[in-house]
Amino acid sequence: MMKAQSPTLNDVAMQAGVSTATVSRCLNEPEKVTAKTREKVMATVTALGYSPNFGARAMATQRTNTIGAVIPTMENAIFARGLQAFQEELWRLGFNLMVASSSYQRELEVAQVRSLVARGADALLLIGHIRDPQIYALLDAQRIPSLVTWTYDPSAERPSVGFDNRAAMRDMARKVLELGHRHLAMMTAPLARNDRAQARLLGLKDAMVQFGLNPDALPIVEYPYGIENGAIGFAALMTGSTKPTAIFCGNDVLAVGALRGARDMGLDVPGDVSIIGFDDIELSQVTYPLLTTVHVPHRDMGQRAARALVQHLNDDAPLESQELNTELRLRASLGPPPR
Amino acid sequence: MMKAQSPTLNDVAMQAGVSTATVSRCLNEPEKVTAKTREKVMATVTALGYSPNFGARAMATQRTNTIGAVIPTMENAIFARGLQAFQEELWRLGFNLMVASSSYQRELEVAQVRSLVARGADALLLIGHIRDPQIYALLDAQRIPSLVTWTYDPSAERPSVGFDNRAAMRDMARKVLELGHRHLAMMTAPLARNDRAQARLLGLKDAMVQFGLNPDALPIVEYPYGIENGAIGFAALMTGSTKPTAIFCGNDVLAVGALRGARDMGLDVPGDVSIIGFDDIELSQVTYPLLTTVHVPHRDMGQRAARALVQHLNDDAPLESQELNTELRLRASLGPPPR
DNA sequence: ACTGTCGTTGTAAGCGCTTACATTGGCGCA
DNA sequence: TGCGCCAATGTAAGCGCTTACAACGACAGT
Repeated sequence: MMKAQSPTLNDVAMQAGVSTATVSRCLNEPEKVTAKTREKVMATVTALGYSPNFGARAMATQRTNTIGAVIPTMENAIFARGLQAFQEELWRLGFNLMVASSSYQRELEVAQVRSLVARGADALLLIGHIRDPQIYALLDAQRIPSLVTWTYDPSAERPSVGFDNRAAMRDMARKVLELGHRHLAMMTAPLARNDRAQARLLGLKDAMVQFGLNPDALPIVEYPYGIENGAIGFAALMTGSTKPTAIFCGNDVLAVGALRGARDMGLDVPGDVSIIGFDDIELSQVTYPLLTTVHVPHRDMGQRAARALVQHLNDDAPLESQELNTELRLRASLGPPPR
Repeated sequence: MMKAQSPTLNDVAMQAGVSTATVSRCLNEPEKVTAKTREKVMATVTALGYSPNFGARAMATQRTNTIGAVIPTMENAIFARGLQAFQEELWRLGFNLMVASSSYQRELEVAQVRSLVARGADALLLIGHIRDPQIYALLDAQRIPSLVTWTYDPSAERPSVGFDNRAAMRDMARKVLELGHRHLAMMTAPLARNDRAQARLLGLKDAMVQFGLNPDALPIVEYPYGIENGAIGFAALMTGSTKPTAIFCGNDVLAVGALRGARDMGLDVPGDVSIIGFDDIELSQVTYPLLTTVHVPHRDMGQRAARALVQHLNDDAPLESQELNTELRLRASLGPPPR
């Protein structure tokens, strides 16, 4: 008993009494075929349960209709959300998504990019501008288009779709300073090779300068993503000699941890200390007190990135940078400094 | 000026003065080639910056080394976490991950499976057993192996790697009943076509029967994933004539919402009502009060699923079901019923 | 009636890789 | 020295699809 091979284009052609070219056209450019022939062909396609061989098609067209994304990790809700929107939009446009994760490791990102390219990704989505130059060399050599997201930087060489982390944090910091806070502190994700985190820190310092404060005096602690770490970081910041009255967190997860840290230490938020987040994940709307944070349009960003890449691939449209707006969400965790 | 085509196997072969077969062997089965030739070939590979053409390789081998996963949505942390582990393990084993999302829609899942298969997925990861039979027909016809996760059901036809949702909830419910609770209620994700949610409900009813309660009298509300919905659902359950003293939630997100709903209504947890979650996402360890919930080994599950699929593809090992253990995490949100 | 045009279909040449099979040459053994 | 064996390498036949180009036939214009 032979192993039933799945039917090929040729099988369909013979069965329908036409050439392979005609069958191919029915499938890919139906308008170029008479209605009668098309129906006949489509009928046999269904009858035989034919579905095109992926490898052969990829080889003939040099396209896979697959786009790759290398993100730090899906476990971080903000990446998951943006990626979900990205995938949904790709789907709508007839593309598939391949996902790889770099765990914030430089070498791993290189390897993942290599792998996605080797697996036939037509284009790539990347997070942030900072990475091993090998990656860009590779992409250029293979002519793989790529788009940077989660940040917007018109000065960067590569196109990006995202928001201005620095300006957003600057705006938020101004609001806090206007409330009268003068003792600030920052808890951030590890800064090395993370241009978003760096930009947010710079934004905060910008505002400090504007208000006549010395940015070099800003206490800074770095902790990886995680609620628990936020609590630890909070404790670290509050044990210094001059306690901050407002703590800026590089993301909401750290901020939620800080909120918890405050409760653990019996401190009132915002009575004793204000806490500010960044991202506006769902979580920040249910903490107690509600978290003041910067709202980032993750879904919109994912969607736009997908559209931009697909239009580039399909219509050769140039990949242009797009800036999205963030919004301050002033909630209960921010108040005037204690007197 | 010609567009520089990327070099092919043939280019490498000519340059190195060997045949294409030898080059191919250097890349795929290096031990079959003399060290001297291998070095010579590898040198030209690097010199030319050669990298194999994906389509051609896929066509020749009938493999893409890519595995697809269709999940409801990455925005749900439990799927994101399991998927992340799945991806990491696949990477370790030399495979790539394609992701599609069904948004809990039956037809969409069919389309996504079709699309992943058309895009050359060698195998598929699916969530739960319930789905359109077309999907299994398609997978069988194309001989695409698949593995069901997030549930374990030895009675199902298809192999699954996961945990017994029903037993886990039954165990939790027993604990609650032992504490003296007799007025229970359930808030669940929409039950239709969600065997995990259904199983959890059944587990709760099992325990009720065991304790002589009438399971048909159990108040049940269904709400989609979302903290906000948890608060709404909580309010709905607490406005009935006989108020429950313990509310079981189908997942932690709803439970956190319920916690918030309780605070909104000025009710004490667990003084006035106990709240129980399911999944043990990070969030549940930082709520106030800490959430009692069922811990699920999502990462372990993703990892095992990856290994099982890859071993099946590479070594033709049979796809066998694996049951993973859950654990009760009894925390502050559960207490004895109010007297 | 003849020719040119155009819309439809067929022919066949790749696309770049893997691999079964053929070939070669070096080595051990008689 | 000659033979056989085996490891190393080469030859070439696909894999299944797309698409440039050829062929064909119907139809309109003269």
